[in-house]
Amino acid sequence: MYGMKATGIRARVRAEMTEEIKAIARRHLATDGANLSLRAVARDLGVVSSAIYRYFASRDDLLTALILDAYNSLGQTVEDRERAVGRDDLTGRWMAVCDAVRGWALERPHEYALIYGSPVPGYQAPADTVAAATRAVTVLGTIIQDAAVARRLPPGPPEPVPDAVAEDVRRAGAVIAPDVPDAVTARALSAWVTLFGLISFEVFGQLNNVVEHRDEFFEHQMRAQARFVGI
Amino acid sequence: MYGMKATGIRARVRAEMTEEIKAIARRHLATDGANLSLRAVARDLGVVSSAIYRYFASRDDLLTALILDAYNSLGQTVEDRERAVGRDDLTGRWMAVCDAVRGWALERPHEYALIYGSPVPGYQAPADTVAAATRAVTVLGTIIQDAAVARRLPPGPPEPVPDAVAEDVRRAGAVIAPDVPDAVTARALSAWVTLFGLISFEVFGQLNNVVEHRDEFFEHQMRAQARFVGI
DNA sequence: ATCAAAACAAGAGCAGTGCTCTCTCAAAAG
DNA sequence: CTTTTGAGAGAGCACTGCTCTTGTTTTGAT
Repeated sequence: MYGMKATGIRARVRAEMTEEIKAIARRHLATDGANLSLRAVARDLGVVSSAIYRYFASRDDLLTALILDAYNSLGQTVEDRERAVGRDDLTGRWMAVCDAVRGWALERPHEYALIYGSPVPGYQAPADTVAAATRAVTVLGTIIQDAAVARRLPPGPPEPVPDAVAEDVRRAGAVIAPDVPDAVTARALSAWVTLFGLISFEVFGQLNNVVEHRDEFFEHQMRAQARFVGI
Repeated sequence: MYGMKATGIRARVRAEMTEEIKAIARRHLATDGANLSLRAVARDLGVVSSAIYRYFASRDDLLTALILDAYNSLGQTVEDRERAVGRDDLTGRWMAVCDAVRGWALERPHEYALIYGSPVPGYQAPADTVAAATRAVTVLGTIIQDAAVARRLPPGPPEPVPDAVAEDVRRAGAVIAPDVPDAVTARALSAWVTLFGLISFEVFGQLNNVVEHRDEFFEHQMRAQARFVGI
């Protein structure tokens, strides 16, 4: 049928409008912080405030969309940066992941705060966000899985992991890292926590007047984590 | 002089009023989250909103006072709980610190978010907060210092620490842990970051649907950190 | 081509917010 | 006893998220 479009023109301008609102909201987020004003966004867009509600049911809905985008942006960045490293360079791959996360966070501290800072009061993460949130940590999972199948994890009897912990750890690694010993998976999760703990400390100002050489400190600590995990 | 008081009665009721405002604000924080309403606090106090400004110059000032109190409350709790453990039980002391921080955070997640979550937009930490914020980590410093003077840190040549990192690490440990090798201090800082990273993940919901056995997971990871540091 | 339905934006309005200013009154200080 | 000081009340300003109504435009089927 002539003129038949997979997505009507109306749907397309709607998508563009939605994207523009999010872009302006992100800019406001970068300058004004977390207390995002819908009315200010509407003003910047040259539209009356109530018009925004055609695209987002509430301010929290807008924030949720930004959160989803942020998770995907971070995940994409991490995936890309890690893919650029030779598959055999396990430590290099881990360091690339660390660097990617930190770089992403330092470039957009407010978006980082949106996803890894205090959650907004009444906010409950919808199902789609958990998939997006998983992308980054999945990359770490493939690294330790690759290390396991290549038999490059340190030998020796693994330290014991309590049953309750082993259960959680196995579920976490079941799909992406099934050949990794529980103790190593547990350590990898610990390294993951340390990565985000350190970045949060840096972004949220907890390192002020304590650590001056941020780059070197971060690299040293994350390299130590690589050794701790065994990659 | 008869009736002379060290602090006038007027100053005392003012202090009581200030404390009551903070108490109500804390209650509101616990229920409504971070967007604290001055007017709501005033209503609960049975007073008109402008009256609050006799005690706090702005909403941010109130929040700053709550932040200071939170740091001191956490510091006090950690100090008390760690003091209750035998001096020779280094691992026990570390675990007591971890448990104290986590327990404190889980009991008042919003106050935790106030000091370790995303900072409020225009907020700059005043000098008094840094002193209060130091109390908790100082306890960890004394633990590794005690380990060092008792020669209970693992022997062997310490791993090399880059100069830039060593500079930061030495400054951090200069006063409280001067006898600890740089590599160990660096690892202790890493453990500290991991402690707060894990608690933040738990309080902020990042562990949902991932870790079910929270207590066991936390204990296992923190015990691993103790071994990592060497205590 | 016509026409009803749907989508859209505008505007007014409501309840709430942080904060300022003025006014009044009671209590402390001299 | 007078004067100064501090505290609370109240009105008001500019702002917020959100709702509802009112015209206007676009769409899709007749």
